[in-house]
Amino acid sequence: MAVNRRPKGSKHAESRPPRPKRGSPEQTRERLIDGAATLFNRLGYHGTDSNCIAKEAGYATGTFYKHFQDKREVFLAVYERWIAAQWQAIDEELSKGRKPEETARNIVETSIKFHTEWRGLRASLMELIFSDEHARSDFRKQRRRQLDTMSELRRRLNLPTRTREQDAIHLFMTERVFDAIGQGEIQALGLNRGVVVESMVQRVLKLLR
Amino acid sequence: MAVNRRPKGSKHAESRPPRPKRGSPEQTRERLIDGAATLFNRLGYHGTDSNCIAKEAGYATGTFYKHFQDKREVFLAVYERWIAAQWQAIDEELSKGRKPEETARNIVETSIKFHTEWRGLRASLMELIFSDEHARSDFRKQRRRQLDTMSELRRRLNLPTRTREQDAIHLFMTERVFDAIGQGEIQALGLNRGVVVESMVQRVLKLLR
Amino acid sequence: MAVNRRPKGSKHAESRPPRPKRGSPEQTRERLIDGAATLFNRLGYHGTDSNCIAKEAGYATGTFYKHFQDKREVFLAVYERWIAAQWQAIDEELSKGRKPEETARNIVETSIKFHTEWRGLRASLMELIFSDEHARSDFRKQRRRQLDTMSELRRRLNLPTRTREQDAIHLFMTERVFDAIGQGEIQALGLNRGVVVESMVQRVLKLLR
Amino acid sequence: MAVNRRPKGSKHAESRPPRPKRGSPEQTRERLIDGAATLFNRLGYHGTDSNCIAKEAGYATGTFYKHFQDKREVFLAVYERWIAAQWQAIDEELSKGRKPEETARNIVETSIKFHTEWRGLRASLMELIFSDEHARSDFRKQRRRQLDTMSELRRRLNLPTRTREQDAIHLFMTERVFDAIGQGEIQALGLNRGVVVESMVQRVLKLLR
DNA sequence: CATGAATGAGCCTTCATTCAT
DNA sequence: AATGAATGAAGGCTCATTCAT
Repeated sequence: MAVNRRPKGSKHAESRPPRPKRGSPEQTRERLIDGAATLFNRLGYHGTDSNCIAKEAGYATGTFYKHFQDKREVFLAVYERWIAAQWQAIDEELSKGRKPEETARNIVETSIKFHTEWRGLRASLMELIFSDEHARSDFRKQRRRQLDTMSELRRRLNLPTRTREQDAIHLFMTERVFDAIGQGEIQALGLNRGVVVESMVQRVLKLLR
Repeated sequence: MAVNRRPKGSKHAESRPPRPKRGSPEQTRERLIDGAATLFNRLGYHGTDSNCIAKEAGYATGTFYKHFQDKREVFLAVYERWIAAQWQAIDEELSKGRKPEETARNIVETSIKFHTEWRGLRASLMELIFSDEHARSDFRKQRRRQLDTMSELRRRLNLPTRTREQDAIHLFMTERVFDAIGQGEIQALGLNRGVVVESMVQRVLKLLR
Repeated sequence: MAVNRRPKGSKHAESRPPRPKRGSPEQTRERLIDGAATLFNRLGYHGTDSNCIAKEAGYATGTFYKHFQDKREVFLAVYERWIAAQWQAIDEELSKGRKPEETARNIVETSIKFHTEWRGLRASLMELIFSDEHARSDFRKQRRRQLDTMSELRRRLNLPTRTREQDAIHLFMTERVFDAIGQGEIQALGLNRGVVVESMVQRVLKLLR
Repeated sequence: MAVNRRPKGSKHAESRPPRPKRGSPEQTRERLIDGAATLFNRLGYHGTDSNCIAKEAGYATGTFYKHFQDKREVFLAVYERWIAAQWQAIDEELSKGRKPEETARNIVETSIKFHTEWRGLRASLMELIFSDEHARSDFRKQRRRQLDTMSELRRRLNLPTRTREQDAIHLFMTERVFDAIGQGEIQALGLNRGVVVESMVQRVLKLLR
């Protein structure tokens, strides 16, 4: 958005990112995803210029298109990373063997942290799913996996069975409230964040016993 | 400099919309909002071309900008209309004096209908709120009004009190599930829509007694 | 430029201009020229919206085009008015029979006033002459008349003869310096306005004896 | 969303400009300034379409905006170039060590050539200065430099001192007359160009001894 | 004569993507 | 593998002008 008008002929490198240059393709890809995540979360999907993603990651424009077919594709990659990170965090929490109450609280706080740091990604998700068929099918797949993970976790932790519908509803509900917190809606409405969080904790707790 | 202007009044009507010509500004505005709603819901906010909104409504490009400062402004107008329509529908339902169970079911079905027909609007909302300050403050205002309406309705109908936080959570939750249905997510995940709907009915029912 | 977003349906008139409505065509025309002059001088030719000219004069858009074929035409009318006003002022000054020195000073001060109040007109003139053939031929005509007036005045006042070339050069020169003052260039360059003015007075004085 | 992109590299050259393709940014910038100069001088600032500037220079639309923030910015660049070229020409003339009379004549003729070839730039200048703050401050700066240059030149050539005000007046005057010649005003008024030129030569001559 | 809603060509600008180096 | 200059379709918006009332 802000136009860069630096004198172009300066021979000296721009410093900022430590000059990757010819790393392994995987590394480059990761760095590009990092950059994309940063920008999507700051500016949203439509607010992010694909040229800037490369620059943010310390690469040139063209490099981006060597690693991703298009902008949508990085978005998907970023999304996958978010999903993975989030479930890993929850998984870890569950593995700690804390008391259910504490576990629930930690899960909620962790989720809120995720939904706050990834606000831009979250905000852009729904429109992308709506308007892009590829994104849509991709996200559906992730969602299905999410539901699978939930019932699997439950089996592993010996928790009482619930229907896939119940899980889905739980997912949608908590997700939406976490988004509201992450996007600052709760505060903007003058609501008591603690109360809302507590309510979420209770809800998660129900799943844990 | 000299602009060439072909004679516009080709005698044969251009068909499609009945060519308004010199309607009241209010009417034109409404028609533009109609057109915008149609397009936003079909294509999403970013997929909709402001020129096309005018065309969809049966007007020329410039007319659009006589009534709205920019694309965002119509979006807001469309959103306001959606909010109003939805609450009117719910209000009507509540006024019919049906049995709570039936009322709850009707409210849920109505909401789903709204969330289905206005899918594109719903899908674009979050990114707009995220990336546009004006949109954000506008939506916050609407949300506050929504909460006010809820407690007011409760008072009118002599229902037990609930905290603003509880109301907000209820709103977020139901909204998200209705979106999931409206966006086709439930079906795409192979879930049983009836079960989900029933669950929502129960939740609304809790508010009604 | 600034968009007017007042509620359009207000039945009550906008007040500002005392509601002309159905005056004589001449009056309307004059008022439109007034409005145009105001706007051109504030915003320049290209910065002035033809719709706003009508509004400024207290009329509706269409009225403007009933009195002028296009925007250029009002500009020409405004220009004619400026020329007439200026020469009338100078003529008056010359008729007062003051001492040459005083007359010269007054002429210079008057001219500066004109070039200051009509800054926008002056600023737009050259581009219009350059890019519009009609404007060009119109202005040439005025210029010729100006030169005629000069030699005529001289004859009337019994002043020594000068060639048409000398007159033209005088005209161009003084005009440019008055523009520089009117446009604020002299001040912006940190020059002493009094010194510049004095120099102009001397130059005019040479013509007067 | 999916943008259709036809294969661009038709093997047969598009003729007109020699298709730069991957030149140095400086070269591209220069070419764009060239193109802009051509168009501004042919059509004036407002008559020139920024897309056409790129095309004129042999580039695509977007290239223009990689090098200039907007149309105004190229105009400023073109103006800078004009100033530089003109003073260089004058400087050269002064360095030749010809007789003052000859030098004066050459300077005048050179100036006229410049004011003729850059008619459109000259014609657009004043309105831009009037209506655009950036342009204004930019032009003021150039003007100040011009005055500095004048006194510096004088010092170098051991010519008698003159006040900054005198220099400014000289500048405005000659400039205006050269514009009149360049814009064809002198001829259109049926004046004798030679006489006018001679008068200018005398004026310049005064500065040179 | 006056109104003001409507028109629509066209300008300015952006940005996802390509490709020669 | 990386570069970054170049591309050009497309979209947002303006404004001079028309015309039905």
